[in-house]
Amino acid sequence: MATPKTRRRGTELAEAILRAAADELAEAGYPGLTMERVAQRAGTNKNAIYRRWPNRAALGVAAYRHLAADALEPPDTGHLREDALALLRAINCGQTSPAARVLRGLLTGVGDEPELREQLHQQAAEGGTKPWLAIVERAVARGEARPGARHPRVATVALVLLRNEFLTRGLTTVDDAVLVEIVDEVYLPLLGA
Amino acid sequence: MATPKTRRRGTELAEAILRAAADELAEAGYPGLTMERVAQRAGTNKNAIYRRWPNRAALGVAAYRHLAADALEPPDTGHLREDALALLRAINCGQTSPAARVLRGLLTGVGDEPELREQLHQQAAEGGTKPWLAIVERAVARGEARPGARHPRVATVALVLLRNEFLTRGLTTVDDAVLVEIVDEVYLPLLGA
DNA sequence: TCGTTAAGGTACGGTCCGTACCGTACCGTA
DNA sequence: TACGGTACGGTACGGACCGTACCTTAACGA
Repeated sequence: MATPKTRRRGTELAEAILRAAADELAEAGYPGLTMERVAQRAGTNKNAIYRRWPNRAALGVAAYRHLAADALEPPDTGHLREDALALLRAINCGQTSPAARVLRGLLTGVGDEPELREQLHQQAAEGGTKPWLAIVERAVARGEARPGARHPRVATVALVLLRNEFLTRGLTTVDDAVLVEIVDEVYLPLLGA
Repeated sequence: MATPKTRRRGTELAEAILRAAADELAEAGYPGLTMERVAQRAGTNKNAIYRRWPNRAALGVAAYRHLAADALEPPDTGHLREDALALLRAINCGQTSPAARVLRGLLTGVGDEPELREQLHQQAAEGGTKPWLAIVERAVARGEARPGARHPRVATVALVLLRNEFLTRGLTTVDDAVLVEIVDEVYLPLLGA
């Protein structure tokens, strides 16, 4: 990838840059995302990057979109407790794990640019809430959860607690006992109330 | 403060540096915390800083301790709902507000140094959980909350939800309706279950 | 009084962001 | 096939900042 035979242009080059940036994000996090390294990895130079994104933060957000593109498939075990645990474990152990560190870095890196921040927030919210709403919907249908549990802020409480664990402790993986505690002490009592 | 008459030494100088760093943190956040600016503001130079703290992150954490030193006084209105709302509003509007942005910046800035991270986590946890445990304790005594609500992870759910709002949206102030929603949709149902 | 300690001053290497400039390959069009 | 515009590659640079080195100078203690 370092020295392509033919000179790439337009979309092809843009996607090569994004892929390189996403890889760098996954490896070194946002603080380690260097324009020169991305350019080198993509087999191009900084010019090609700055013609497409105004600064490092914008590139980071765009690359994060590539990194966290795969939405979680909501599990369906027939029990709310198992569904919730499965979702948490997927977020915890799965490939989404490095995304937490990246997200943490980006949240500070974007500074006070509202556009980028909005993109990030949508990315983090949209990709996160949907599967939770799905499992809660089924739980309500089974009579396992009260109808009010379909409120997004209620349905995603477990996700927020786990994310808080990521953000404040700075770990890339949380102990499984914490996940169980979140579900048994908070999530199930809240939804069943 | 820029050019003191007599040359300060030891503790006096150290505290001047910490105060300057805390001020810079409050004004420009962690990304804007520059060693040269801190030195200039404290009326000294970078040498005096690097003799006391090994790097910028360590100085940032130490200064944050100065910034967020004042713990919240738990309110006592006689009703759990009002107590919780008062706490949230104090965190939201009060002087603790810039601390959220600073904390967000520090959480990335400390990188992978476990010592600093532990200090930060203690600072954020200790200062935050105590008042919540206090108001929940009284609510349980009044029969407003179930005994299991005294679990720290349960008692601080509202705080975590608000912090999540700070961290992901990047705002320094959250709309009051969000606070009410957190309390009415999540916190009260959870504690009363 | 004098030596030790810690302060101030300054300069430097290194890294990285963002910009500028210029030569050059690709592409559509005639 | 010739041509001209557009976009890419290479490189160099200014500026900001971190962290370090070295020297001078003031404060303190014996």
